[in-house]
Amino acid sequence: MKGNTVFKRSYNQCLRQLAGHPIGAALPSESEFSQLLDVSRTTVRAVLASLAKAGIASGGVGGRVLQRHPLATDYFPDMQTLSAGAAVERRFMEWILQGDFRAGQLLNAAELARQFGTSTTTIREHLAQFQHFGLLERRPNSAWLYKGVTPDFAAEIYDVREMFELRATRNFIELANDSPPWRELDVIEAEHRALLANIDTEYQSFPQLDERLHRLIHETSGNRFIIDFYDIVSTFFHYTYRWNRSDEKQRNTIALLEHLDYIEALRSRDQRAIDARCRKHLRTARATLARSIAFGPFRVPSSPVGVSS
Amino acid sequence: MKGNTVFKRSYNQCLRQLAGHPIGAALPSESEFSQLLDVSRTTVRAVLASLAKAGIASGGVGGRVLQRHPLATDYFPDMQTLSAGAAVERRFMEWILQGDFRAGQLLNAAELARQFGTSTTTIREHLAQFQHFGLLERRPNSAWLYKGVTPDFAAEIYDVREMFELRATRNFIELANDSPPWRELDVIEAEHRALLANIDTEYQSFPQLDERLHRLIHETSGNRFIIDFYDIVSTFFHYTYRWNRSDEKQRNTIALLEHLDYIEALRSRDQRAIDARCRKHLRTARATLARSIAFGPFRVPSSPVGVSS
DNA sequence: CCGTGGATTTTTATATATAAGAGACAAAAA
DNA sequence: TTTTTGTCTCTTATATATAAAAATCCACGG
Repeated sequence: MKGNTVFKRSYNQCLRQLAGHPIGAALPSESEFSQLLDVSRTTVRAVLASLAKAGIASGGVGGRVLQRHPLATDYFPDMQTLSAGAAVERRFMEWILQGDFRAGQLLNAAELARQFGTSTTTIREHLAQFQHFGLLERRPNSAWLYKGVTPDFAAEIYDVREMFELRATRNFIELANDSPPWRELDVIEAEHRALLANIDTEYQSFPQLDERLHRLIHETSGNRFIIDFYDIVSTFFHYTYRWNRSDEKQRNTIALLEHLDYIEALRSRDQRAIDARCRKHLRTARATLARSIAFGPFRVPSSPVGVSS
Repeated sequence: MKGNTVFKRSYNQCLRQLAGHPIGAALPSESEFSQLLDVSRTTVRAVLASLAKAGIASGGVGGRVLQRHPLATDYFPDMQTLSAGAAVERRFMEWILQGDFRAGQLLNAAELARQFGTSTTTIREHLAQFQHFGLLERRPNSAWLYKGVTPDFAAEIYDVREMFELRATRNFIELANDSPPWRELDVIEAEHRALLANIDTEYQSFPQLDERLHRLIHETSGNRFIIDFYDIVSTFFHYTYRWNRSDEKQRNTIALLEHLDYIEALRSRDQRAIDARCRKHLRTARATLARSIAFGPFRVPSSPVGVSS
């Protein structure tokens, strides 16, 4: 009744660790594993027991030893390592992005539970998350209203994002050049330049860099509301990135250059320049999103599911 | 297994309606009641049946009639009209404000469920709300971290609030003088003046006026994130208002005057003046809160409950 | 004493169960 | 027809049940 996803995730993680050990090497103690995998010792013991049963590690007391290297088939499928709740969130976001729901549509928890193959408890608990995203509105004792990823949504999220990011830069430039955030900025800038040098082949790794830069800035605000909001932005973009991949290389190159300008402005500590560069970059990003929303991100609904309006 | 709080709330609401009818008057139809009370006809029917059983309305077909006026004892206690979830939220907030938790403390859902006398399902689902408030942090597969109503919390919430409110005023002053928000502002201003005239006896009704003014401004932003955030601010202040009632009359008078200045600035549509007045008012409010947090809002914990760190 | 591993107790995540409430349909009344 | 009410079905809110994971406790070997 609880799904053993923690076990499976830990097991896989453990296999990855072990792949690097030589056969016959002594394994870490249970508590060391527990720290390493960031799970309880209870789970570690379950993993080690399984490992022994699979003949990967010798079981028993006094000296656990690696017996053979893990094979690809030893791993659990990644799908099974997501908790029921996380799976609901992911599937829901995917349905949204595939256009399975229409703006204004009423969704009912019972039907979603059936369609997602989980219990209503899980649905209820995790759908609440999307309320916070501004994508759902709860009607007490009734269905949920899906508000849609509309141009309005994009405008509202970007308005707040811009306010927050500009505010965060004010804190950022107060910090000393050798403070951790500035160090991290150095690293990020270097990676930008490295990526730019290989943009033809590597352009797909831009989103991670984008996430790191903006998160760094938001986080130095030290304001939990700003940071929480960036989590929303980040998740949302993680999913929407796939919508429109036309001109991907070109768009990423432009964004990369805008980032470098933005970083340069930060270094200058000239608030006016920072505002200008930041705004410019966000305007570009906003336009890209708006374009995605305006035409094709949503496929024609394969079948109007989860409906009840 | 579901608590009939909707029924009880509707029943009470219905009694209040009926109090104004003359004996023998014909009652509205089921569907009319349904619209009036904003509940399903199913609930209305349950209420009407109860009403008949209590001898307040005649039952049966063709012409339901008021038979006697409801007495105070006919009403359900207000306490029972809160859904389990709403009750959890309220009680939790009260515990926080009474200092039953310490910042940094770990709360576990099982124990809270026992202490609040509800199921863990309800606790889990509604505690998530306070994550959004920035008061709790969820540790997957583990307890919740209570982050505390600290000076930091106050600073962060006010920073965002100021940003949002200033932004909202920019939309506000774009609207025509005869648009609904400005009409509402006229009404609110009039009520401010009325309150000011009777401040000696009526000062306790200031918080409602405060809520109306600020909500009006936030709502005209048309940005769901700004409006949602104001819900947080509003709930938080609703509870914290009770912390420190010293100088209440004086503080409310000052705030009232600040509001009038702020409204005047809005009418001038001079952004500079608006910013100044708004900031000034928020600074006062922030200082009041900071003072409450700094000393005694938290009583010495009567007993360290819900602990598990 | 320390860390290590075994066993036991609690707590969490999630499914299932069920009463209250919403909504749909049909018959009766107007 | 249009409205009102009776009946039935489906959904939501919430409690309970239970497997998985965490936390705690304990004994043992250094």
